[in-house]
Amino acid sequence: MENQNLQNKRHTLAHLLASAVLEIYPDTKNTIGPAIDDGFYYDFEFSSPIGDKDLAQIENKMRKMLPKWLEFSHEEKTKEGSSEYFKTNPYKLELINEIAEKGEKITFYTCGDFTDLCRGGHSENPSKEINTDSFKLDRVAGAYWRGDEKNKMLTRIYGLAFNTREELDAYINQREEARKRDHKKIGRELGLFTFSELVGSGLPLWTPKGTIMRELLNDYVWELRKSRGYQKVCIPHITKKDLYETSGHWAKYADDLFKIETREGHLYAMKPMNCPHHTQIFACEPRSYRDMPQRYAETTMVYRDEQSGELSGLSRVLSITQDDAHVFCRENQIETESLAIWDIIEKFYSAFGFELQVRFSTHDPMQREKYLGTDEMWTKAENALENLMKTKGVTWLDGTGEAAFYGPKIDFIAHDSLGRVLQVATIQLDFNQPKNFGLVCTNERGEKEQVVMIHAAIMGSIERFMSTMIEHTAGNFPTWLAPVQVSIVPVRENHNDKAKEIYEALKREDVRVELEDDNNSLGKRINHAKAQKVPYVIVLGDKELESGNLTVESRTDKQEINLEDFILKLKEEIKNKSLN
RNA sequence: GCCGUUGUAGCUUAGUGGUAAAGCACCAUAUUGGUAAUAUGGAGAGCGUGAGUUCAAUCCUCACCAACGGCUCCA
Repeated sequence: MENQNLQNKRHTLAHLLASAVLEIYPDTKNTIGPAIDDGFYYDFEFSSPIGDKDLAQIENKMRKMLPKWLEFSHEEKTKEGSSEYFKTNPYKLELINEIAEKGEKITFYTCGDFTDLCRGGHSENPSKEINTDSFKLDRVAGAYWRGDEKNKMLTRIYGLAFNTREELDAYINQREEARKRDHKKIGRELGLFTFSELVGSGLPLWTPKGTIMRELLNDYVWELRKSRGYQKVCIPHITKKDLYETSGHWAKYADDLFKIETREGHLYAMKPMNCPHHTQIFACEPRSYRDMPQRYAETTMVYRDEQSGELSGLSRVLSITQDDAHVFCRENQIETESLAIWDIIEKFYSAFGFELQVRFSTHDPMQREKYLGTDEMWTKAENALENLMKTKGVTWLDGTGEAAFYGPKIDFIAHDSLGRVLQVATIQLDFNQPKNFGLVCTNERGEKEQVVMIHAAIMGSIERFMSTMIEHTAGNFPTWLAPVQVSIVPVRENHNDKAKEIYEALKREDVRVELEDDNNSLGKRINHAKAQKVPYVIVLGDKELESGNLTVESRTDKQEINLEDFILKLKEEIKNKSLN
């Protein structure tokens, strides 16, 4: 109930915001304004644009008005009465009509001098309950009326609101802290990837260090897949448009494809996904039920012409490296194969201490035209996935309308440092593409039997996985993944030879090691290694030469250990993919 | 794509209508240092790009590009 109380305050503040805005800008049309997780917002149509610098004035107005907000009164109105009240506000009129059509009550709430069409849920006495310094207008953003991009774009004002000033400050601080973990910042500091304005936005370029990590991650996924009977395949990055006409992608995503016209005038496209290509490998020879399932894996880049405003660091790019796999199987193999994929996902993410949420992404029956195939297919596929989740005993988030156009999905959700939702791993069940491509196997009775496709990605995309993993670890990668695993810092120049010896010894063991033997001071070189988040720093001086042991500093402790033991320990840690 | 904010050396930032300042990083010299950064010196940007206004623009105007926060989208 405490929480409800806070939600009421936030909702009340949305009203207060609208009231202040209307007072300062009388020709503004106010629309809707709910409470949200960290505060509230309200959407307006302004007669002339406003920006962040106008927020202070509005906020001051709100503070000035608040003491006069003693209590809310409410009143039920007729459709005619309420329409009359909002006759110059088309947004409110639209809402009123809808409420009336549904036969629900139309209620108006008033506090201070401000009356709004509203369902209720406010503070009893705003002036007493809300501290003037427990809220803050945060930023101006655009938002389409009713979330539909065909509608007019309104101006949304976001506010932060908590019970106390302290909680508000704590939240703002925490947000600042989260920004320090931003993968774009850490990626630059650790030298993992870069962007070039000449190459273009959404097209990350991977440095040697970043590339090491990409390959290690991919090797790990492959290791898990290989033991479960997957085979690698390889396809070109372009195709004739015919492939996508057959798969159904052309009809749905033609605008989002990078297209290429040949000198002879034929139309090709960069591949935006791999499934259609993979179907053609499956289809290249007749398949017996004895050969099923066929499991194809390929890590490869796909290219999507996303809208520029959607791009964001590594989490949303134009060139996406998918760790893709397609299992072609019979219906009675769906469960076993899907559970095997789920297994891989659990194993893989446990190497990072990740907790993923499960989302059941189903089709939206209200928008049937967005999806291929028959209702029977969808019911069958969705039931199969639901049973899978029940078998696993997980709770899932509702993802109605989040299905792919060819089938439902189980999506695995991570969050970025600011709490934004990112889909990473996915298991998708597809009856439609096998049908469109006529994919069959010959069954026990000699009949052609349509096969099923399971689409599976473990990281989803290496770019997106890296973004969330970097933010999760703040760049403190586990030893097996760290681009530099050990840094050796000789104390003085006359320790360089011995340092070099150890460096070579570690190199021979395939340890990724660096020697910090430049002309900088000892403190500076150690600092440099630590700033690069190297898991182990070896400091080598007279003390170590005498004792024959190494001083090894990890991120959390310091120990004396001899070289052989250290190598054993490292290898063990790398082999087990230990978290540290 | 739409709304808002931002764009000064590799990075982080200062600054002004009269052609730019600092720290870190880099290079050189000295220093051989036992753990949050040795000292001195040097080089490095014409201020995102283009056009316009002006005697004069990095600072004003417009367009474009890019980044960030939202909205929409995400096979």
